[in-house]
Order: sequence, then C-alpha cells, then structure tokens
Amino acid sequence: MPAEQRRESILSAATEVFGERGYVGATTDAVAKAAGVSQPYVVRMFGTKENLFLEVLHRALERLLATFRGVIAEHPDEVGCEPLAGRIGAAYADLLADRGLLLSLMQAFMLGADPVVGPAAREGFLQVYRLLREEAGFTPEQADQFLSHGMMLNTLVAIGMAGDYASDPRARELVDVCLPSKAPLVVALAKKPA
Amino acid sequence: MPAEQRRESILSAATEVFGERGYVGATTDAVAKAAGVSQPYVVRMFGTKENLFLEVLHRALERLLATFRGVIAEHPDEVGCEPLAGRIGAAYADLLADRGLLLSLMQAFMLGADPVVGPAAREGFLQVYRLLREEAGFTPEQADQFLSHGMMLNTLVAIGMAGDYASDPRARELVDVCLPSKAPLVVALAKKPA
DNA sequence: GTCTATACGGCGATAGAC
DNA sequence: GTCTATCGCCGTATAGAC
Repeated sequence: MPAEQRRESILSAATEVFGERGYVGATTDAVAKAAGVSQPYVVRMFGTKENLFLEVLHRALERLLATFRGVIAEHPDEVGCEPLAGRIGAAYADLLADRGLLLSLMQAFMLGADPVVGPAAREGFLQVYRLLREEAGFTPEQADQFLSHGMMLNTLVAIGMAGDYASDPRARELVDVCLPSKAPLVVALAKKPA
Repeated sequence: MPAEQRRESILSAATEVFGERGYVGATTDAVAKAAGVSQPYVVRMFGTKENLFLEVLHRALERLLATFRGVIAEHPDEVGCEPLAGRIGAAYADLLADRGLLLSLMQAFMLGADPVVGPAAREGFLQVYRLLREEAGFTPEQADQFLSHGMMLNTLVAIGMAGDYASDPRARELVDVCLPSKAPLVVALAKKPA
C-alpha cells in the first residue's frame, strides 16, 4: 500500500482511538491494531505519539472548519441571520457520525495544561470562534450559545449517555432535549459493538 | 496526623491533580507529592488509583449537589422561576474557585468508555440533571441551557483560555461573553504558578 | 514499506521496617 | 501511621532484517 494511503488509514484509526481513550490513555499499539499495522510502524511514520495526536487534532479542525465554510458558501445570503446558525448546528451534529472526530477535539481541549498540545488546542478553539464571528456573522452571544451547546453535545457523547441509559426516563429526556435531530444521532451516541 | 485528616488532604490534592492531568495522566506519585506524603501511602490508603479517583468524583459531586441545594433552600419561593437559575449559575461559577473540583468532574465525563468510571460518571451527571428538574423546578429546556453553559465553562477552564491568551482580542471577547462574573473567575481560569 | 525483537523508562502496587 | 526499597508490567521508541 502506498505510504500516503497508509497514512490516511492510520490517522483515521488514531482519531477513533484518541477520541475514545483520550491522549494519554490511547496507546500507539491500539492505533496500530485498529489500522492493521505494527506498533513500531505507527511510531516510525509519525515520529512520536505526540506528533500523531497533533496531526489528528489538526485534521479534525480542518474538517470542522471546512464543513462550516461549506454551509456558509451555500447560503451566503444568510450570513448574520438566525437560519444560518441552525444550518451550522445541524452540520456540527452530522460530524458526530464520524466517530472520534469531535471526541478527539474535545480530548484536546482537556489538555490545556500540556505544554505542547495546550497551545495547539487553544489556537484551534479560537479558529472556530473567529470563523463564527467573522465569517458566519454570529454575534458574541450567538457564538457563546452555539459553542455551549456544542460542548454539551461533545460531553454527552463522551460520557456515553445513550444505549442502556436510554431506559432511564430522565436520561432519555436529557438526550432528547439536547439533541437537535434525534434519529441519526442515537446511532452515533451508542457505543460501537467492538 | 490522624488518618481522617490525612485522608482529606490527599483527596484534596488528588482532586487538583486529576483535574489538571486527567485520570490516566495523573500519577499517584504526583498526588502524593502534592499532599506531602509518600506514593505507597496513597495507594495503601485508597487501595488503587481507580478507587481514589472514584472517591474524588463522588466527593466533587456531593459538593456540587450540596451547593445547589443550599441555594434552593435559601430561596424556596423561587423554585421554577428564572432568578433561581441565575443564582444556581452563579453558585456553579463560584465552585471554580476550588481548582480541580469541576475539572475532575469534567475529566470523569470524558471517561464514558471506562467500564468502571463510565457508569459512575453517567450516574453523577444524571443526579445533577434530576436535581435541576425535580428540585430546582427547571424545565427541560432550562436544564439544557444551564448544563450547556456549564460544559462550556468547564471546557474554557480546562483548555486554559486565559492568562496570555487574554491578549488576543477574540480570546478576550470569548471569555468575557461566556463568563458571568468576570473578576473572580479570571483568577480561577489563569494557570496557577506551580 | 513493513515487520520482529528489544531496550528503556515510568508507574502502580507490594513487602516489610520503624 | 508512614516510610524505603523494590517488583513487574506496560508502553514508547529504537535497531535492524526482509
């Protein structure tokens, strides 16, 4: 397999593993197994585990920003208006289908104390905020609202508030209220069989 | 020192360390050093690192719930009304002064995939939600709103979006909008010197 | 381009003295 | 009640073959 393609598959696997177990909890071996290669090969290709995580973070951010820009480009007349906020929110929720993407971002956000990952995470968070303010035309209050519900979504997914817990009436109510479009997301929220 | 008091100081130290580094990233040795005891003593007293974290999680939740109940008890006439939501929100923000408390909670929320911590975290999150709904009289939408901004606050603190980053205009704007009462919180948000 | 073998360090946990 | 010493595992990273 060509290196470029192998690289992609490892990054994809790493995104899932980092999202599930966190930066520290994830092992290069787990990433390797998920990608179907040997552990030393993962390290060889990315230098260090830290470097691999930074790549995952960078790509997740690029994907997120590109998705938002796509929505804005499709509805340039709505910049600064309410409907656009709803569209971008829906786009965000759709990204949950990519198991690991938003979770990896969230894991990075929790690493603010890390001397290397911390600055990258802060810069990434700011990039999103700037896009909302400067490209989507959100007011500061709209951006706060949007990001807050994004963090809530991330947290609900990370904590695994679905699956069996949906049997609890309050848990069901909580998930129902917090999730915009329920149907596709229940799938994303439920733990994968593996 | 009596065992009970020693226990308290270790739990307090552990709350800070777990909040800063996460469950996996924190070491029993770092907790021991922060508490001024030897590493084996920490393990001896709590059995395992996992057990220690569960204790930290439990105590943080108790503290959070007790704080909310205190506010409700002081204003029983406001149950189900808007002003109470503001009071509870302010109480939540005040808890940030206790460095580590809300961060440890957030770290636990990110461990949904863990077979032991995961269920405890979900149950804790639900306890908070039930309190808001059943004791504070929040509507589901109010609870969503409250929890969302709580998760946002946690995230901003965890990512360390303060200190030097306050020089960035957008970062300052973001923090200013998301934080209810700014003055006391800037202290909590800024990284401690150690 | 990918693997096997392995060195090396760190961390949780145990043993046992005082 | 608290420590020192230490074991053993696991995970990152390196060396080197194919």
